[in-house]
Amino acid sequence: MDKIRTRYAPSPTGKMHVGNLRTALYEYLVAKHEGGDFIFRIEDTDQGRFVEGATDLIYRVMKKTGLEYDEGPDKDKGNGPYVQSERVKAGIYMKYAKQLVEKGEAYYCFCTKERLDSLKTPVNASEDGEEGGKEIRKYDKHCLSLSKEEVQANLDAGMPFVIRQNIPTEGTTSFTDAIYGEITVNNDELDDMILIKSDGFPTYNFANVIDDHLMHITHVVRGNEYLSSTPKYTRLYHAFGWEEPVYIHCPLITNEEHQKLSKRSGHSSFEDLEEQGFLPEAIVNFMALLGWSSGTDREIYSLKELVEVFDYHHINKSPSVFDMNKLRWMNGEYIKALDDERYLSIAVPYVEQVVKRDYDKAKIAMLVKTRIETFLDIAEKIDFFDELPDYDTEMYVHKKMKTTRESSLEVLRDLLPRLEALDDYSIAGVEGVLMGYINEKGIKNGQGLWPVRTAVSGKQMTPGGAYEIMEIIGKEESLKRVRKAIEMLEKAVGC
RNA sequence: GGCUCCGUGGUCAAGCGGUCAAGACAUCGCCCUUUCACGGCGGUAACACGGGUUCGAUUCCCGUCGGAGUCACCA
Repeated sequence: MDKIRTRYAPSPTGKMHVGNLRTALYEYLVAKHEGGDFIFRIEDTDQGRFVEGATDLIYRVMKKTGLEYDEGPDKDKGNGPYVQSERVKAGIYMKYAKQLVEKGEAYYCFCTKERLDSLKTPVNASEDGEEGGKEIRKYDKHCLSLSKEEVQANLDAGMPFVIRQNIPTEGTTSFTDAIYGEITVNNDELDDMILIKSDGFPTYNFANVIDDHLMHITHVVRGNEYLSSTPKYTRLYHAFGWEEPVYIHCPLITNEEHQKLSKRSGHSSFEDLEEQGFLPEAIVNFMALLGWSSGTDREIYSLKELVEVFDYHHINKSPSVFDMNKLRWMNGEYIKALDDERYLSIAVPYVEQVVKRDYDKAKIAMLVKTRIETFLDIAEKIDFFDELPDYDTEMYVHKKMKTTRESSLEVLRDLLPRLEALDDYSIAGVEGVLMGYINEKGIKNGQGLWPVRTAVSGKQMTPGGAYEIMEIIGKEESLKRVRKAIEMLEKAVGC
Protein backbone atom coordinates (compact mmCIF):
# COMPACT_ATOMS: atom_id res chain seq x y z
CA MET A 1 0.00 0.00 0.00
CA ASP A 2 1.09 3.51 -0.74
CA LYS A 3 2.31 5.72 2.01
CA ILE A 4 -0.49 7.64 3.67
CA ARG A 5 -0.51 11.34 3.01
CA THR A 6 -2.85 13.74 4.77
CA ARG A 7 -3.01 17.46 4.68
CA TYR A 8 -4.05 20.32 6.82
CA ALA A 9 -5.28 23.17 4.67
CA PRO A 10 -6.52 26.11 6.69
CA SER A 11 -7.58 29.51 5.46
CA PRO A 12 -5.75 32.42 6.99
CA THR A 13 -8.85 34.24 8.12
CA GLY A 14 -8.28 34.73 11.82
CA LYS A 15 -7.64 32.78 14.94
CA MET A 16 -7.15 29.04 15.08
CA HIS A 17 -10.60 27.65 15.62
CA VAL A 18 -10.68 24.55 17.81
CA GLY A 19 -12.62 22.64 15.20
CA ASN A 20 -9.85 23.29 12.74
CA LEU A 21 -7.24 22.42 15.26
CA ARG A 22 -8.91 19.11 16.02
CA THR A 23 -9.04 18.37 12.31
CA ALA A 24 -5.37 19.22 12.00
CA LEU A 25 -4.62 16.96 14.93
CA TYR A 26 -6.51 14.03 13.43
CA GLU A 27 -4.86 14.54 10.08
CA TYR A 28 -1.52 14.50 11.76
CA LEU A 29 -2.39 11.40 13.74
CA VAL A 30 -3.87 9.51 10.81
CA ALA A 31 -0.67 10.03 8.87
CA LYS A 32 1.83 9.56 11.65
CA HIS A 33 0.19 6.47 13.05
CA GLU A 34 0.98 4.76 9.77
CA GLY A 35 4.31 6.45 9.30
CA GLY A 36 2.87 8.65 6.59
CA ASP A 37 3.34 12.28 5.64
CA PHE A 38 1.49 15.27 6.93
CA ILE A 39 1.30 18.14 4.48
CA PHE A 40 0.54 21.74 5.28
CA ARG A 41 -1.10 23.94 2.69
CA ILE A 42 -2.50 27.45 2.85
CA GLU A 43 -5.86 27.99 1.22
CA ASP A 44 -6.01 31.71 0.64
CA THR A 45 -8.35 31.84 -2.30
CA ASP A 46 -10.64 34.36 -0.74
CA GLN A 47 -8.83 37.65 -0.87
CA GLY A 48 -11.80 39.31 0.76
CA ARG A 49 -11.49 37.36 3.95
CA PHE A 50 -7.74 37.27 4.11
CA VAL A 51 -6.48 38.55 7.44
CA GLU A 52 -3.01 39.95 7.69
CA GLY A 53 -0.89 37.95 10.09
CA ALA A 54 -3.28 35.01 10.23
CA THR A 55 -0.77 32.80 8.49
CA ASP A 56 1.80 33.47 11.18
CA LEU A 57 -0.80 32.64 13.78
CA ILE A 58 -1.32 29.25 12.21
CA TYR A 59 2.40 28.53 12.11
CA ARG A 60 2.65 29.48 15.73
CA VAL A 61 -0.13 27.17 16.83
CA MET A 62 1.25 24.28 14.79
CA LYS A 63 4.54 24.77 16.51
CA LYS A 64 3.08 25.08 19.98
CA THR A 65 0.96 22.01 19.62
CA GLY A 66 3.76 20.00 18.10
CA LEU A 67 2.00 19.27 14.84
CA GLU A 68 5.07 19.11 12.73
CA TYR A 69 4.50 18.86 9.01
CA ASP A 70 6.59 17.06 6.46
CA GLU A 71 5.82 19.39 3.60
CA GLY A 72 4.62 22.95 3.53
CA PRO A 73 5.27 26.42 2.22
CA ASP A 74 8.67 26.51 3.88
CA LYS A 75 9.36 22.83 3.24
CA ASP A 76 8.86 22.15 -0.42
CA LYS A 77 9.33 18.52 -1.30
CA GLY A 78 8.51 18.98 -4.94
CA ASN A 79 4.75 19.29 -4.67
CA GLY A 80 4.69 23.04 -4.25
CA PRO A 81 3.85 25.75 -4.18
CA TYR A 82 1.87 25.07 -1.03
CA VAL A 83 0.06 28.39 -0.98
CA GLN A 84 -2.96 28.48 -3.22
CA SER A 85 -2.63 32.09 -4.25
CA GLU A 86 0.76 31.19 -5.68
CA ARG A 87 -0.75 28.26 -7.47
CA VAL A 88 -3.32 30.57 -8.97
CA LYS A 89 -0.50 32.63 -10.42
CA ALA A 90 0.94 29.47 -11.88
CA GLY A 91 -2.34 28.98 -13.69
CA ILE A 92 -2.90 25.56 -12.24
CA TYR A 93 -6.59 25.79 -11.50
CA MET A 94 -7.60 27.52 -14.70
CA LYS A 95 -5.81 24.86 -16.66
CA TYR A 96 -7.80 22.08 -15.04
CA ALA A 97 -11.04 24.01 -15.21
CA LYS A 98 -10.62 24.42 -18.94
CA GLN A 99 -9.90 20.77 -19.22
CA LEU A 100 -13.28 20.12 -17.67
CA VAL A 101 -14.93 22.58 -20.01
CA GLU A 102 -13.45 20.67 -22.93
CA LYS A 103 -14.97 17.49 -21.59
CA GLY A 104 -18.35 19.09 -21.12
CA GLU A 105 -18.06 18.60 -17.38
CA ALA A 106 -17.99 22.34 -16.79
CA TYR A 107 -19.07 25.48 -18.57
CA TYR A 108 -18.66 29.23 -18.67
CA CYS A 109 -21.36 31.24 -17.01
CA PHE A 110 -21.93 34.94 -17.55
CA CYS A 111 -24.97 35.43 -15.40
CA THR A 112 -25.13 38.65 -13.43
CA LYS A 113 -25.52 38.89 -9.71
CA GLU A 114 -29.02 40.25 -10.27
CA ARG A 115 -30.14 37.31 -12.34
CA LEU A 116 -28.71 34.91 -9.82
CA ASP A 117 -30.50 36.67 -7.01
CA SER A 118 -33.81 36.57 -8.80
CA LEU A 119 -33.29 32.86 -9.19
CA LYS A 120 -33.12 32.22 -5.49
CA THR A 121 -35.63 34.68 -4.16
CA PRO A 122 -36.81 33.31 -0.88
CA VAL A 123 -40.45 32.42 -0.65
CA ASN A 124 -42.24 34.73 1.72
CA ALA A 125 -43.60 32.57 4.44
CA SER A 126 -45.62 35.34 5.97
CA GLU A 127 -48.88 33.45 5.58
CA ASP A 128 -48.78 31.64 8.88
CA GLY A 129 -46.60 34.15 10.60
CA GLU A 130 -43.96 31.53 11.07
CA GLU A 131 -40.52 31.96 9.66
CA GLY A 132 -40.96 29.01 7.38
CA GLY A 133 -38.18 27.52 5.40
CA LYS A 134 -36.36 29.47 2.80
CA GLU A 135 -36.64 28.13 -0.65
CA ILE A 136 -33.40 27.98 -2.44
CA ARG A 137 -33.27 27.11 -6.05
CA LYS A 138 -30.30 25.79 -7.83
CA TYR A 139 -28.69 27.53 -10.72
CA ASP A 140 -30.81 26.89 -13.78
CA LYS A 141 -27.98 26.01 -16.14
CA HIS A 142 -28.92 29.05 -18.19
CA CYS A 143 -25.44 29.49 -19.64
CA LEU A 144 -24.97 25.83 -20.42
CA SER A 145 -26.96 26.39 -23.59
CA LEU A 146 -24.59 29.04 -24.88
CA SER A 147 -22.88 27.99 -28.08
CA LYS A 148 -19.15 27.85 -28.32
CA GLU A 149 -19.23 30.95 -30.49
CA GLU A 150 -21.38 32.88 -28.06
CA VAL A 151 -19.04 32.01 -25.24
CA GLN A 152 -16.04 33.09 -27.22
CA ALA A 153 -17.74 36.33 -28.17
CA ASN A 154 -18.50 37.08 -24.53
CA LEU A 155 -14.99 36.26 -23.55
CA ASP A 156 -13.57 38.46 -26.27
CA ALA A 157 -15.83 41.27 -25.16
CA GLY A 158 -14.26 40.98 -21.73
CA MET A 159 -17.42 39.95 -19.97
CA PRO A 160 -16.86 38.73 -16.46
CA PHE A 161 -17.40 35.01 -16.12
CA VAL A 162 -17.25 32.09 -13.79
CA ILE A 163 -16.81 28.44 -14.59
CA ARG A 164 -19.38 26.05 -13.25
CA GLN A 165 -19.40 22.34 -12.73
CA ASN A 166 -21.92 20.63 -14.98
CA ILE A 167 -23.84 18.15 -12.90
CA PRO A 168 -26.36 15.84 -14.55
CA THR A 169 -29.96 16.41 -13.55
CA GLU A 170 -30.65 12.75 -13.25
CA GLY A 171 -29.10 9.77 -11.52
CA THR A 172 -27.34 9.56 -8.21
CA THR A 173 -23.85 10.04 -6.84
CA SER A 174 -22.35 7.92 -4.11
CA PHE A 175 -19.20 8.04 -2.08
CA THR A 176 -17.89 6.12 0.85
CA ASP A 177 -16.76 7.72 4.04
CA ALA A 178 -14.55 5.78 6.42
CA ILE A 179 -16.67 6.81 9.37
CA TYR A 180 -20.15 7.22 7.97
CA GLY A 181 -20.17 4.53 5.34
CA GLU A 182 -21.74 4.87 1.93
CA ILE A 183 -23.75 7.98 1.24
CA THR A 184 -25.86 8.47 -1.86
CA VAL A 185 -27.64 11.57 -3.06
CA ASN A 186 -29.76 12.43 -6.05
CA ASN A 187 -27.94 14.48 -8.62
CA ASP A 188 -30.84 16.87 -8.95
CA GLU A 189 -30.03 18.07 -5.47
CA LEU A 190 -26.55 19.07 -6.45
CA ASP A 191 -26.03 22.61 -7.62
CA ASP A 192 -23.74 23.46 -10.49
CA MET A 193 -21.16 24.86 -8.16
CA ILE A 194 -18.71 27.49 -9.21
CA LEU A 195 -15.20 26.23 -9.84
CA ILE A 196 -13.51 29.42 -10.91
CA LYS A 197 -14.72 32.72 -9.53
CA SER A 198 -15.01 35.87 -11.60
CA ASP A 199 -11.79 37.15 -10.06
CA GLY A 200 -10.02 34.17 -11.56
CA PHE A 201 -9.49 32.45 -8.23
CA PRO A 202 -10.76 28.94 -7.71
CA THR A 203 -13.36 28.24 -5.08
CA TYR A 204 -12.33 26.24 -2.07
CA ASN A 205 -14.13 23.18 -3.32
CA PHE A 206 -12.34 23.15 -6.62
CA ALA A 207 -8.89 24.09 -5.42
CA ASN A 208 -9.16 21.45 -2.76
CA VAL A 209 -9.76 18.65 -5.21
CA ILE A 210 -7.07 19.78 -7.61
CA ASP A 211 -4.46 20.23 -4.92
CA ASP A 212 -5.27 17.08 -3.05
CA HIS A 213 -4.83 15.14 -6.23
CA LEU A 214 -1.68 16.94 -7.32
CA MET A 215 -0.17 16.55 -3.88
CA HIS A 216 -1.07 12.86 -3.76
CA ILE A 217 -3.23 13.13 -0.68
CA THR A 218 -4.56 9.69 0.21
CA HIS A 219 -6.79 10.51 3.18
CA VAL A 220 -8.93 13.59 3.40
CA VAL A 221 -9.86 14.40 6.98
CA ARG A 222 -12.36 17.20 7.53
CA GLY A 223 -15.29 18.24 9.64
CA ASN A 224 -18.61 16.72 8.81
CA GLU A 225 -20.06 20.04 7.79
CA TYR A 226 -18.49 19.07 4.48
CA LEU A 227 -20.37 15.83 4.25
CA SER A 228 -23.09 17.34 2.13
CA SER A 229 -20.74 18.87 -0.39
CA THR A 230 -18.68 15.73 -0.82
CA PRO A 231 -20.80 14.30 -3.66
CA LYS A 232 -19.73 17.27 -5.74
CA TYR A 233 -16.13 16.35 -5.05
CA THR A 234 -16.85 12.83 -6.13
CA ARG A 235 -18.24 14.10 -9.41
CA LEU A 236 -15.14 16.21 -9.89
CA TYR A 237 -12.83 13.26 -9.32
CA HIS A 238 -14.87 11.18 -11.70
CA ALA A 239 -14.93 13.94 -14.27
CA PHE A 240 -11.16 14.03 -14.25
CA GLY A 241 -10.90 10.28 -14.06
CA TRP A 242 -8.92 10.55 -10.84
CA GLU A 243 -8.98 8.18 -7.95
CA GLU A 244 -10.82 9.46 -4.91
CA PRO A 245 -9.04 9.73 -1.58
CA VAL A 246 -10.33 8.03 1.55
CA TYR A 247 -12.75 10.41 3.20
CA ILE A 248 -12.71 10.69 6.95
CA HIS A 249 -15.38 13.05 8.17
CA CYS A 250 -15.12 13.95 11.84
CA PRO A 251 -18.08 14.67 14.05
CA LEU A 252 -18.73 18.28 14.88
CA ILE A 253 -17.62 19.89 18.09
CA THR A 254 -20.47 21.84 19.61
CA ASN A 255 -21.08 24.26 22.43
CA GLU A 256 -23.21 23.49 25.48
CA GLU A 257 -26.28 24.26 23.40
CA HIS A 258 -25.26 21.53 21.00
CA GLN A 259 -24.60 23.96 18.22
CA LYS A 260 -21.57 24.26 16.07
CA LEU A 261 -18.90 26.14 17.95
CA SER A 262 -18.90 29.73 16.81
CA LYS A 263 -16.28 32.41 16.99
CA ARG A 264 -17.81 34.04 19.99
CA SER A 265 -18.17 31.01 22.23
CA GLY A 266 -15.34 32.31 24.38
CA HIS A 267 -13.39 29.12 24.00
CA SER A 268 -13.57 28.72 20.28
CA SER A 269 -9.95 29.24 19.43
CA PHE A 270 -6.63 27.95 20.57
CA GLU A 271 -5.63 31.50 21.39
CA ASP A 272 -8.66 31.96 23.62
CA LEU A 273 -7.84 28.82 25.52
CA GLU A 274 -4.25 29.82 25.92
CA GLU A 275 -5.30 33.14 27.35
CA GLN A 276 -7.52 31.30 29.75
CA GLY A 277 -4.53 29.55 31.21
CA PHE A 278 -4.58 26.22 29.42
CA LEU A 279 -1.50 24.28 28.44
CA PRO A 280 -1.07 23.36 24.75
CA GLU A 281 -0.53 19.70 25.55
CA ALA A 282 -3.69 19.57 27.63
CA ILE A 283 -5.64 21.20 24.83
CA VAL A 284 -4.28 18.69 22.34
CA ASN A 285 -5.03 15.77 24.63
CA PHE A 286 -8.53 16.97 25.30
CA MET A 287 -9.28 17.56 21.64
CA ALA A 288 -8.07 14.13 20.67
CA LEU A 289 -10.67 12.68 23.00
CA LEU A 290 -13.47 14.78 21.56
CA GLY A 291 -14.80 12.42 18.97
CA TRP A 292 -12.33 9.64 19.38
CA SER A 293 -11.59 7.00 21.96
CA SER A 294 -8.82 4.50 22.32
CA GLY A 295 -11.31 1.95 23.53
CA THR A 296 -9.47 1.73 26.84
CA ASP A 297 -9.88 3.59 30.10
CA ARG A 298 -6.85 5.67 29.55
CA GLU A 299 -7.38 9.37 28.97
CA ILE A 300 -4.07 11.10 29.43
CA TYR A 301 -1.92 10.94 26.31
CA SER A 302 0.99 12.93 25.04
CA LEU A 303 1.01 13.71 21.34
CA LYS A 304 3.60 11.00 20.84
CA GLU A 305 1.47 8.47 22.64
CA LEU A 306 -1.53 9.48 20.59
CA VAL A 307 0.42 8.77 17.44
CA GLU A 308 0.96 5.25 18.68
CA VAL A 309 -2.60 4.44 19.62
CA PHE A 310 -4.65 6.53 17.23
CA ASP A 311 -6.78 4.41 14.98
CA TYR A 312 -9.15 6.54 12.95
CA HIS A 313 -11.68 3.74 12.71
CA HIS A 314 -12.54 4.54 16.30
CA ILE A 315 -13.68 8.04 15.46
CA ASN A 316 -17.25 8.63 16.55
CA LYS A 317 -20.18 9.61 14.43
CA SER A 318 -22.11 11.79 16.81
CA PRO A 319 -21.24 15.37 17.63
CA SER A 320 -19.60 16.11 20.93
CA VAL A 321 -20.02 18.99 23.32
CA PHE A 322 -16.91 20.91 24.21
CA ASP A 323 -16.90 20.36 27.95
CA MET A 324 -14.97 23.12 29.62
CA ASN A 325 -15.18 21.31 32.94
CA LYS A 326 -13.32 18.33 31.70
CA LEU A 327 -10.72 20.44 29.95
CA ARG A 328 -10.15 22.24 33.22
CA TRP A 329 -9.71 18.97 35.03
CA MET A 330 -7.33 17.67 32.43
CA ASN A 331 -5.35 20.88 32.47
CA GLY A 332 -5.04 20.51 36.22
CA GLU A 333 -3.62 17.04 35.72
CA TYR A 334 -1.08 18.41 33.30
CA ILE A 335 -0.12 21.19 35.65
CA LYS A 336 0.46 18.73 38.47
CA ALA A 337 2.60 16.60 36.20
CA LEU A 338 4.73 19.54 35.05
CA ASP A 339 8.31 19.46 36.25
CA ASP A 340 8.94 22.30 38.66
CA GLU A 341 11.21 24.23 36.39
CA ARG A 342 8.71 24.50 33.58
CA TYR A 343 5.86 25.00 36.00
CA LEU A 344 7.59 27.93 37.64
CA SER A 345 8.49 29.52 34.34
CA ILE A 346 4.81 29.68 33.54
CA ALA A 347 3.31 30.24 36.98
CA VAL A 348 5.63 32.83 38.47
CA PRO A 349 4.57 35.58 36.05
CA TYR A 350 0.98 35.03 37.13
CA VAL A 351 2.07 35.30 40.75
CA GLU A 352 3.95 38.48 40.06
CA GLN A 353 0.85 40.09 38.68
CA VAL A 354 -0.78 39.80 42.08
CA VAL A 355 2.01 39.82 44.61
CA LYS A 356 4.08 42.96 44.41
CA ARG A 357 5.85 42.63 47.73
CA ASP A 358 9.28 41.13 47.93
CA TYR A 359 8.16 37.63 48.76
CA ASP A 360 9.49 34.41 47.34
CA LYS A 361 7.34 34.10 44.22
CA ALA A 362 8.49 30.60 43.46
CA LYS A 363 7.46 29.39 46.89
CA ILE A 364 4.05 30.95 46.45
CA ALA A 365 3.73 29.36 43.05
CA MET A 366 4.62 25.96 44.40
CA LEU A 367 1.94 26.35 47.03
CA VAL A 368 -0.80 26.51 44.40
CA LYS A 369 0.54 23.90 42.01
CA THR A 370 -1.84 21.16 43.09
CA ARG A 371 -4.67 23.57 43.73
CA ILE A 372 -5.28 25.10 40.34
CA GLU A 373 -6.81 23.92 37.11
CA THR A 374 -5.72 26.84 34.98
CA PHE A 375 -3.12 29.49 35.60
CA LEU A 376 -5.85 32.06 35.88
CA ASP A 377 -6.92 30.38 39.12
CA ILE A 378 -3.74 31.58 40.79
CA ALA A 379 -4.71 35.19 41.35
CA GLU A 380 -7.64 34.79 43.70
CA LYS A 381 -5.83 32.19 45.77
CA ILE A 382 -2.85 34.34 46.66
CA ASP A 383 -4.21 37.84 46.90
CA PHE A 384 -3.89 37.86 50.70
CA PHE A 385 -0.09 37.78 50.54
CA ASP A 386 0.18 41.38 49.51
CA GLU A 387 -2.51 42.71 51.70
CA LEU A 388 -4.43 41.27 54.59
CA PRO A 389 -8.06 41.43 53.54
CA ASP A 390 -10.74 42.91 55.74
CA TYR A 391 -12.24 40.00 57.53
CA ASP A 392 -14.77 39.35 60.21
CA THR A 393 -13.78 37.80 63.52
CA GLU A 394 -16.60 35.36 62.86
CA MET A 395 -13.98 33.55 60.86
CA TYR A 396 -12.31 32.45 64.05
CA VAL A 397 -15.35 30.47 65.03
CA HIS A 398 -15.00 27.03 63.60
CA LYS A 399 -17.18 24.18 64.74
CA LYS A 400 -15.06 21.31 63.59
CA MET A 401 -11.87 22.86 64.94
CA LYS A 402 -13.72 23.66 68.12
CA THR A 403 -12.51 27.23 68.09
CA THR A 404 -14.26 30.36 69.27
CA ARG A 405 -13.29 34.01 69.37
CA GLU A 406 -12.31 33.59 72.98
CA SER A 407 -10.21 30.50 72.46
CA SER A 408 -8.55 32.06 69.45
CA LEU A 409 -7.74 35.20 71.34
CA GLU A 410 -6.18 33.17 74.08
CA VAL A 411 -4.08 31.16 71.65
CA LEU A 412 -2.84 34.22 69.83
CA ARG A 413 -2.04 36.08 73.03
CA ASP A 414 -0.06 33.14 74.31
CA LEU A 415 1.71 32.71 71.04
CA LEU A 416 2.64 36.34 70.42
CA PRO A 417 5.67 36.51 72.76
CA ARG A 418 6.94 33.19 71.48
CA LEU A 419 6.65 34.34 67.91
CA GLU A 420 8.37 37.57 68.82
CA ALA A 421 11.21 35.59 70.27
CA LEU A 422 11.48 33.38 67.20
CA ASP A 423 13.97 34.32 64.52
CA ASP A 424 13.84 31.30 62.30
CA TYR A 425 10.71 31.81 60.24
CA SER A 426 11.18 28.69 58.20
CA ILE A 427 8.45 26.08 58.06
CA ALA A 428 10.31 24.01 60.60
CA GLY A 429 10.97 26.99 62.82
CA VAL A 430 7.36 28.10 62.91
CA GLU A 431 6.15 24.56 63.34
CA GLY A 432 8.44 24.15 66.31
CA VAL A 433 6.91 27.07 68.10
CA LEU A 434 3.30 26.33 67.24
CA MET A 435 3.41 22.62 67.90
CA GLY A 436 5.46 23.17 70.99
CA TYR A 437 2.71 25.37 72.34
CA ILE A 438 -0.05 23.01 71.29
CA ASN A 439 1.60 20.04 72.93
CA GLU A 440 2.32 21.98 76.03
CA LYS A 441 -1.28 23.09 76.32
CA GLY A 442 -2.61 19.71 75.36
CA ILE A 443 -5.05 21.16 72.84
CA LYS A 444 -5.98 19.80 69.46
CA ASN A 445 -3.91 20.83 66.48
CA GLY A 446 -6.84 22.57 64.89
CA GLN A 447 -7.54 24.64 67.95
CA GLY A 448 -4.11 26.11 67.86
CA LEU A 449 -3.44 26.23 64.15
CA TRP A 450 -6.77 27.51 62.87
CA PRO A 451 -6.54 30.87 64.66
CA VAL A 452 -2.99 31.42 63.50
CA ARG A 453 -3.68 30.64 59.86
CA THR A 454 -6.73 32.85 59.96
CA ALA A 455 -4.76 35.68 61.54
CA VAL A 456 -1.96 35.65 59.00
CA SER A 457 -4.20 35.19 55.96
CA GLY A 458 -7.54 36.72 56.79
CA LYS A 459 -9.09 34.06 54.62
CA GLN A 460 -11.31 31.09 55.15
CA MET A 461 -9.18 28.96 52.88
CA THR A 462 -5.66 29.34 51.70
CA PRO A 463 -3.11 27.40 49.74
CA GLY A 464 -0.91 25.92 52.40
CA GLY A 465 -1.27 26.27 56.14
CA ALA A 466 0.05 28.60 58.80
CA TYR A 467 3.66 27.42 58.56
CA GLU A 468 3.92 27.89 54.83
CA ILE A 469 2.29 31.27 54.87
CA MET A 470 4.40 32.59 57.72
CA GLU A 471 7.55 31.36 56.11
CA ILE A 472 6.72 33.38 53.03
CA ILE A 473 5.58 36.62 54.64
CA GLY A 474 8.31 36.48 57.28
CA LYS A 475 8.59 37.56 60.86
CA GLU A 476 7.70 41.19 60.65
CA GLU A 477 4.54 40.77 58.65
CA SER A 478 3.48 37.70 60.61
CA LEU A 479 3.71 39.57 63.88
CA LYS A 480 1.89 42.51 62.44
CA ARG A 481 -1.00 40.33 61.36
CA VAL A 482 -1.14 38.43 64.63
CA ARG A 483 -1.22 41.68 66.60
CA LYS A 484 -3.94 42.98 64.36
CA ALA A 485 -5.92 39.79 65.01
CA ILE A 486 -5.55 40.14 68.75
CA GLU A 487 -6.73 43.71 68.54
CA MET A 488 -9.76 42.74 66.48
CA LEU A 489 -10.64 39.86 68.74
CA GLU A 490 -10.34 41.96 71.86
CA LYS A 491 -12.75 44.43 70.41
CA ALA A 492 -15.15 41.67 69.41
CA VAL A 493 -15.00 39.82 72.66
CA GLY A 494 -15.15 43.00 74.65
CA CYS A 495 -12.22 42.83 77.00
C1' G B 1 -38.50 23.79 4.03
C1' G B 2 -35.31 20.05 0.74
C1' C B 3 -31.25 16.94 1.44
C1' U B 4 -27.65 14.50 4.67
C1' C B 5 -25.96 12.88 9.27
C1' C B 6 -26.62 11.71 14.36
C1' G B 7 -29.49 9.68 18.99
C1' U B 8 -25.98 5.04 25.75
C1' G B 9 -26.24 9.12 32.56
C1' G B 10 -25.82 16.62 32.84
C1' U B 11 -21.00 16.05 29.58
C1' C B 12 -17.10 12.87 27.08
C1' A B 13 -17.42 7.79 26.15
C1' A B 14 -16.78 1.82 26.15
C1' G B 15 -20.13 -1.61 24.06
C1' C B 16 -20.18 -4.07 18.03
C1' G B 17 -27.08 -10.37 19.76
C1' G B 18 -26.81 -13.05 25.75
C1' U B 19 -22.92 -7.68 30.43
C1' C B 20 -25.59 -6.71 37.41
C1' A B 21 -24.68 -1.64 30.56
C1' A B 22 -17.37 -0.08 31.68
C1' G B 23 -14.47 4.24 32.70
C1' A B 24 -13.68 9.68 33.01
C1' C B 25 -15.52 14.88 34.08
C1' A B 26 -19.25 17.13 36.93
C1' U B 27 -22.27 16.19 41.34
C1' C B 28 -23.15 14.05 46.40
C1' G B 29 -21.15 11.50 50.83
C1' C B 30 -17.07 9.43 53.73
C1' C B 31 -11.73 9.05 54.91
C1' C B 32 -7.01 11.65 55.15
C1' U B 33 -5.86 16.60 56.91
C1' U B 34 -4.14 22.98 60.75
C1' U B 35 -8.20 25.43 56.17
C1' C B 36 -8.44 24.59 50.93
C1' A B 37 -6.58 21.38 47.50
C1' C B 38 -4.21 16.74 46.35
C1' G B 39 -5.00 11.59 47.29
C1' G B 40 -8.17 7.27 48.70
C1' C B 41 -13.14 5.00 49.08
C1' G B 42 -18.25 4.96 47.94
C1' G B 43 -23.27 6.90 46.13
C1' U B 44 -26.94 9.16 42.60
C1' A B 45 -27.42 9.01 37.35
C1' A B 46 -28.20 6.34 30.69
C1' C B 47 -29.47 2.54 26.15
C1' A B 48 -35.44 8.63 22.91
C1' C B 49 -40.16 6.01 21.49
C1' G B 50 -42.99 2.31 18.61
C1' G B 51 -42.95 -1.78 15.51
C1' G B 52 -40.46 -5.85 13.54
C1' U B 53 -36.12 -9.92 12.86
C1' U B 54 -34.43 -13.44 16.62
C1' C B 55 -34.81 -18.41 21.58
C1' G B 56 -32.84 -13.55 23.06
C1' A B 57 -32.08 -6.93 21.46
C1' U B 58 -28.57 -1.08 23.73
C1' U B 59 -26.51 -3.80 19.62
C1' C B 60 -29.72 -5.67 13.07
C1' C B 61 -34.16 -3.51 9.91
C1' C B 62 -38.34 0.04 9.41
C1' G B 63 -41.10 4.10 11.21
C1' U B 64 -41.88 8.18 14.69
C1' C B 65 -39.87 11.85 17.53
C1' G B 66 -35.74 14.75 18.81
C1' G B 67 -31.04 17.19 17.67
C1' A B 68 -27.41 18.91 14.32
C1' G B 69 -25.19 20.11 9.60
C1' U B 70 -25.82 21.95 4.81
C1' C B 71 -28.29 24.41 0.86
C1' A B 72 -22.59 31.38 -1.34
C1' C B 73 -18.41 34.06 -6.81
C1' C B 74 -16.87 31.48 2.43
C1' A B 75 -13.95 28.03 3.55
